[in-house]
Amino acid sequence: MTERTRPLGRPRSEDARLAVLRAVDDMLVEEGYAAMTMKGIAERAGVGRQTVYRWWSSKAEILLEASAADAARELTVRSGADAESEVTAFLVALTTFLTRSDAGLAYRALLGEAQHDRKVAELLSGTDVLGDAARAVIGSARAHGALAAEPDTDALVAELVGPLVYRILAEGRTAERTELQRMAARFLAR
Amino acid sequence: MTERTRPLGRPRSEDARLAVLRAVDDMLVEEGYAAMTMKGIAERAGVGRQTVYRWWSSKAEILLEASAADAARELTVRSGADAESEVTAFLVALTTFLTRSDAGLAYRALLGEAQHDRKVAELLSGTDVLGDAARAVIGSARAHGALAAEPDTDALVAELVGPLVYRILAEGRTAERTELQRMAARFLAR
Amino acid sequence: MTERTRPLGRPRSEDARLAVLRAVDDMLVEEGYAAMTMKGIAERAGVGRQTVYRWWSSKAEILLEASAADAARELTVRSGADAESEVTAFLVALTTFLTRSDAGLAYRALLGEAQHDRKVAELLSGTDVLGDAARAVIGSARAHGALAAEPDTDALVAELVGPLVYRILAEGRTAERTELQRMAARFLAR
Amino acid sequence: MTERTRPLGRPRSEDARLAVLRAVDDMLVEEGYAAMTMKGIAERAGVGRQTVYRWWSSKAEILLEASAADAARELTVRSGADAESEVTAFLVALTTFLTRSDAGLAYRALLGEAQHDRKVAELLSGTDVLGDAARAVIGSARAHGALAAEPDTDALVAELVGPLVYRILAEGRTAERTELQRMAARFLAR
DNA sequence: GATTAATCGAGACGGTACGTCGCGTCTTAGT
DNA sequence: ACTAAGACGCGACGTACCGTCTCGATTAATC
Repeated sequence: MTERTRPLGRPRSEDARLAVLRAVDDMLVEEGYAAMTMKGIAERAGVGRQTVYRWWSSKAEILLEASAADAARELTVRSGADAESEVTAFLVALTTFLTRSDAGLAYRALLGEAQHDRKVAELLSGTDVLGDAARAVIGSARAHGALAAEPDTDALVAELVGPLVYRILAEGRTAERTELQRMAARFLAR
Repeated sequence: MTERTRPLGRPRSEDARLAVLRAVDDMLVEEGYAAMTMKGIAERAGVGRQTVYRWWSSKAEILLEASAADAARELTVRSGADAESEVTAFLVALTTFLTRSDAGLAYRALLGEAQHDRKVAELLSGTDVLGDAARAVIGSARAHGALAAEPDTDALVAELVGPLVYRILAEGRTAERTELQRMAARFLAR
Repeated sequence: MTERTRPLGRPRSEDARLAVLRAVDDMLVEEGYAAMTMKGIAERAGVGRQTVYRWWSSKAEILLEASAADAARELTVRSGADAESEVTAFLVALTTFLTRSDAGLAYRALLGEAQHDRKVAELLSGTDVLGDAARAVIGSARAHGALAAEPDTDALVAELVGPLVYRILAEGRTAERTELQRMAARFLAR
Repeated sequence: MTERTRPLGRPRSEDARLAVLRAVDDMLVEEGYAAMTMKGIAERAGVGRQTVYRWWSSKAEILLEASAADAARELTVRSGADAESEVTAFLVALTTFLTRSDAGLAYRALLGEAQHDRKVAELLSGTDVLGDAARAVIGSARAHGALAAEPDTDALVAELVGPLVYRILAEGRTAERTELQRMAARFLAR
């Protein structure tokens, strides 16, 4: 009988876990990533600091857990009539995500932190929300008969997502719907 | 007599300024952006802390001044025989810059910080090293007769630079020369 | 049948009790009173923390229980030929107790804690190891015909014990045997 | 020219020093030694924590500095008509000091802490308020022609001070004036 | 034999002080 | 007016211990 026995001692409090995730979510929007501190999170969540440190090693880790599911959901696009409308819908969703969504704010903060913190970079390398969403759209486009010429999906992901991400994250600009439509058309025209 | 008279008192010490810039350069490589502190910079430079605060308001500002010139130089590409070789050379330079250069490390740190720090974002919006370099290459390509179909230079910049930047910064990968060549070819094939 | 019935439920574990007392004894010597913590005691004794808190309310209480018997034993003096040799023997025992014995170390720690902790002061007021031992010696001296002039035993206790205790606890000095002999002689010369 | 030059940098703030000493004085009386924390002291004094740690290494050290002068003053006895009245006055002062004075409260806390903290013990060994005061009284008694028989001043100090200190600190009792008079008489009767 | 009740070890819980570090400001003397 | 030095008030860091709480498991007495 390999019955998995419950670990000894008082079990982890689900209440505390949710309170922390919720606090991080709220604080990111209200105060921003830089102003968020482990101490502040614990106090806001009504939780001991040790409890936070026991289960997460950094605010980045909490933020990732708090926003990953939302991010994936917000980047999922309903299947459409044709490849171009689907790709356009994805680019619209991506723009909204990066410029208006709370989860997108978290993603930007984490991606930013990853540029000068090895730990965060490794943490992020475990998940690839943008890439996963992009791959889904590319797969759907292929099912519609598009993109037959290019077999390298990774390259396609970068070409689909890269220009828009660069525009928003590095140039600080955004994009109109018509621009996104043109971008989608160009992407499929290969 | 509108000659602007020199301000009173002891003039700013060029020695101190250079010592600070040098210290920031070295510390970024040796210790990383996060471990770099204003206090540490001052001590390393053998300079009073007030002197640092008097001339720069944050480590991001110092870092920008310390690395901007290097960045521009490293991203400048010699004119080549044809558009494709020039674009390829630029992508190679960009890859080296982002993955191996000290100035590139500074750029990544600053771009990262800009994602969760409004001040840094504004600071960076004043300069656009990647964009400027890309525009130069695009102009040269046009002089070679390429890219006639697309008049929107900003869109071209994002399409040239975005995929590679995304690949390196968000996916943490790099790119081989052959891959960069294909990327250049695809970019010009419109 | 007024036989007091055993309380319901699992009875107190004698093993646990002894393990805690033993742990406190050892830790006092090895790490000192200040470094001793309730958490540490429980771990050292291999006992749950709740078990410790269930039976004792502070480390002072445990320490008192762990050392009281030893202290009384160490301060008991064999009856001797005359009053002076008995008193001297007591002063020697007291010196050894305060400067070398583990139980004496516990006594000093408790007496010290009592100076700034009301609870510990009350705890200690219940027992008077030094006083009891001194009273026994004084009684014996009286039986030998000494100290007839002074009927106030409490005053005698303080005069017998006080100077030596002060010397050791407040001045941090100790006392040679010849000094103790002189002290005993002076004490009896009244 | 051995002109002693002032140390570099901003000089120590006398305001901060006094605020800390004052805070410790007040807190000892209001909250007690055990409840006093370095954090609390800093906050009460309106001073940064680092500033406290910069100049004192423990609350015991601050307390000593804050109370030493008061203690010495309170234990100083005006010269009287004869030795007995002087010694009695000293014992009264000592009783008041140990049972009612703020400085005495500090002395008891420090002496207590010294029993289980080596650092505090060493700290206290540098000063000997009780001993110094006792020595002064004994000197004065000798000037009055008393105590000629006993040349060992240290022993006299212990015999003068020890019984009363023991009575108050270890037995938690106090002493009436008549009792102190008898004690003084006995002390001088040798 | 099953139930009940109090114990046991283990360990997570909300708190809070620890001593350190960096922040950005200030106050010196010296250039 | 500038410089280096360094103390200032402030507050977050990650750790340790506080005393309490919730687990499953154990151990007697009672039903």
